[in-house]
Amino acid sequence: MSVIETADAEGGGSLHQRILSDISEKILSGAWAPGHRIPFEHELTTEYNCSRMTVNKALSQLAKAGLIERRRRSGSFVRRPQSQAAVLEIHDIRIEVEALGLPYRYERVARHKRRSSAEDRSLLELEAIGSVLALECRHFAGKRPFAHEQRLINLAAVPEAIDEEFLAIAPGPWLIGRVPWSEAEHRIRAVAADRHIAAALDIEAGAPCLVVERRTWSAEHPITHVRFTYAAESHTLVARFRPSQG
Amino acid sequence: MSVIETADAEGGGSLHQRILSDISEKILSGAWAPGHRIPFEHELTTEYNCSRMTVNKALSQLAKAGLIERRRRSGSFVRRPQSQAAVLEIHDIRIEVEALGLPYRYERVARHKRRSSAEDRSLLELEAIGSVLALECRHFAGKRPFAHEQRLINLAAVPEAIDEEFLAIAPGPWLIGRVPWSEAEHRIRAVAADRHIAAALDIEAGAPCLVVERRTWSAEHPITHVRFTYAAESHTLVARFRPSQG
DNA sequence: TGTTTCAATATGTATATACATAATCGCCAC
DNA sequence: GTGGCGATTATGTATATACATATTGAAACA
Repeated sequence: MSVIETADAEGGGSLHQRILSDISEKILSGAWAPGHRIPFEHELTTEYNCSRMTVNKALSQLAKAGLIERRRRSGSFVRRPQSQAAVLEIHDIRIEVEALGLPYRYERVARHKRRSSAEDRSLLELEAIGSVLALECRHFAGKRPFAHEQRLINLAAVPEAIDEEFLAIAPGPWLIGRVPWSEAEHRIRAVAADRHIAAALDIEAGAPCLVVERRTWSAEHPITHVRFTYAAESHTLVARFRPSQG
Repeated sequence: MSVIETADAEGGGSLHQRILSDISEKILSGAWAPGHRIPFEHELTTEYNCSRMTVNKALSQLAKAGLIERRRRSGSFVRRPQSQAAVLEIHDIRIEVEALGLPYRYERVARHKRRSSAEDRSLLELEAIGSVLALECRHFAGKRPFAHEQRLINLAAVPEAIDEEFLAIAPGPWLIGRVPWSEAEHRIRAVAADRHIAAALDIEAGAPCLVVERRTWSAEHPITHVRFTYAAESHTLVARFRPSQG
């Protein structure tokens, strides 16, 4: 196979990108099954008429993406797919509502500063007692409540939050960009609406709801814990998986 | 700052790895805020006493990971975190059950081969009418039903599935490794258990359940559609986000 | 026959160099 | 001023080269 014949692959113009997408195409289409030894670097060097560094750049990226495994002296081999990992995109609620073509409205229900309770510290995974800001908000899609938000902000980590009333801006967009965050953990589960949630979302008590909880850290410091509750009909999380992608 | 002083970073031995983790540490700790211009390649070159290629390798990876943005003639800048993307790990159910320390048991409830109905084709996103294998299974954790599985397998893509009874092995593990898959889409939502699901999971009708649906393609061909239903108490999905990681 | 040693091999990392490309700055003419 | 133009600059890509490192296979040896 010559360079010209593979020039229709969608790699981003540069040669190592094309080598990368050529090979990943072969793997993902099944032409090269798991365990198959892909050509040596020096073979690809002659196939693509380029230097070994260029081939190496492509193969190193494939290895980092987990599509192939490289063994010294033996060559590079197609790995079998193992973990069903998917990229879950969790957007700002305003974006999600507007994607539905509905007008978005935000409402702050409550805002309290308090010394962290035992439950607060457990939710934030906070060691020491300190001040937290507790917020309760609602997000509307058209006239209907779309999501209910319960949030704790660690004031030791984000002291400037105390000056914000969160009447006009939701805490999510306020925090993003203002606080660098290095780690987040999401928990997703189904619950039955309790009376408080049912009233806030205008649904029956006991109705199924999707709960997304997110904990965020920045350099080991807990920043915020937020619980979004969606009525069952109103929301579906979508996660896509596409291996490699260079 | 000299090379020696930064040698305590945890980068994987090689120099470009250390440069990469040094810089990402600065960004994630907040020392370099979003918008900050990180040193030019030639500056890092003298700081680490290495060639520009080595620095470039590190910076290119940071750019691909989305931590920095590179602009010709201007330099490289710390990007502000934007999409709250998270890596959602969806494991085999056996693994999840065993992680709970409970004995795992699998049960095939039903298996039918049929010509695809309109609903089947919609679920599989199948164009043409063809044969599908419809499976219904239960996964147990100890004595309690843990998850209910409804699966369609596109027999045009996986003809050998017709020879498998799926009495001893669950369709998930059977498919993995046998069929190369290039793309998957997950949908996660909360529903109320209907009578059928309630009976299968031994819960009350109307109780909240977490539903995870997965559609899988291999090189444009639909492979399978599966719907897992979990009783609300029994399951929480966990997704972690950690930017970069080299 | 079993073990040690050594050379061959493929990948891993780094260098110096070269040229392409895009964006910006400043100069100059108008 | 201001509009265009070329020089400058930082990144983007590729090359040839070099040496390190892990692993395998075969030769040499006990």
